Amino acid sequence: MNETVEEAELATSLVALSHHVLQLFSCAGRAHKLTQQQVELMCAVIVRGRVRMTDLGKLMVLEKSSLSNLVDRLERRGLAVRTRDPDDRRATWVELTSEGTELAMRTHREVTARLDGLINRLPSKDQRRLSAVVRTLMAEENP
Amino acid sequence: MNETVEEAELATSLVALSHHVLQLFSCAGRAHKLTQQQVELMCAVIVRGRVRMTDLGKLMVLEKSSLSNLVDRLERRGLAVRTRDPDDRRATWVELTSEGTELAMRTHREVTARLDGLINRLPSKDQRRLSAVVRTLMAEENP
DNA sequence: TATTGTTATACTCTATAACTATA
DNA sequence: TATAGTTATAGAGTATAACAATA
Repeated sequence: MNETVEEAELATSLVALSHHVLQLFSCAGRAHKLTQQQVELMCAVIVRGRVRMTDLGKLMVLEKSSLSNLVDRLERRGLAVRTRDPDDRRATWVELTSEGTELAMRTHREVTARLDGLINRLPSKDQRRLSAVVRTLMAEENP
Repeated sequence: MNETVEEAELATSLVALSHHVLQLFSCAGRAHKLTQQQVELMCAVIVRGRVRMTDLGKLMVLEKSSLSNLVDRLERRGLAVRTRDPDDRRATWVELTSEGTELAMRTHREVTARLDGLINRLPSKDQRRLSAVVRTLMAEENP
């Protein structure tokens, strides 16, 4: 009974935290006229160097057409480019232009800075615990 | 140095967890042809009974026009209604119709069930710890 | 004048279905 | 035939600016 109440409370605050975390991407992008989705895509690409459309779609849980549109808009703004894979000519790699890379790095830094600001409210012992707990929660999610 | 690596890893997995949590709203809605935003709005309203537009906008971090559109679509589907506040005739309350309430309760149950499924991967000791930690992270966010 | 909401407008985001090109 | 992407279409989500009504 008391268990249930705690469970519900944890659920509620987890949702609030999730919103807060993803809101950071919106905020970081706003100054550069980037949407949350654009920031997320660019961050996803920059930490990987280049990504294939299919993999990026799975990563971001998007239909291929949705992703295609997203990449279109970034390409039109000169922030990303597509290149054909010479070994499998069906496949397309997405990477950032130098302008896109610079913008992505700045935005990525802003996001992680705010995220670290959040994380650093916790003593490092709790940080390690949280890290382990979150890993447990996400384990076997993508088997 | 090692601290930084752990911090970055925690940041990354927090973002992944956030996506996963909010994705639950999408999934729960899909079966009922509801979008993530619609599910979130309905859940926000149902746990409060009725909410004023302004408050709902702050809650969901949305411009008033965006919220107005969102409510429009739910109203058009017969899931929500607006009522004028007789004491302050500028203000509008949003509440769910009986059909909306039923759908919201079902969807809310689905979301919380999946969320509980996630949470229950943790021993209850860790659940209590996580609960405390998340509260710390979110404290003083809305002072 | 300030607050509450809606409307008009212009994008962005998203999915489904149909398509092209390659394997 | 199956896979990787794009295009066409339609609708949903969002913000800015201008507006109406009320306080």
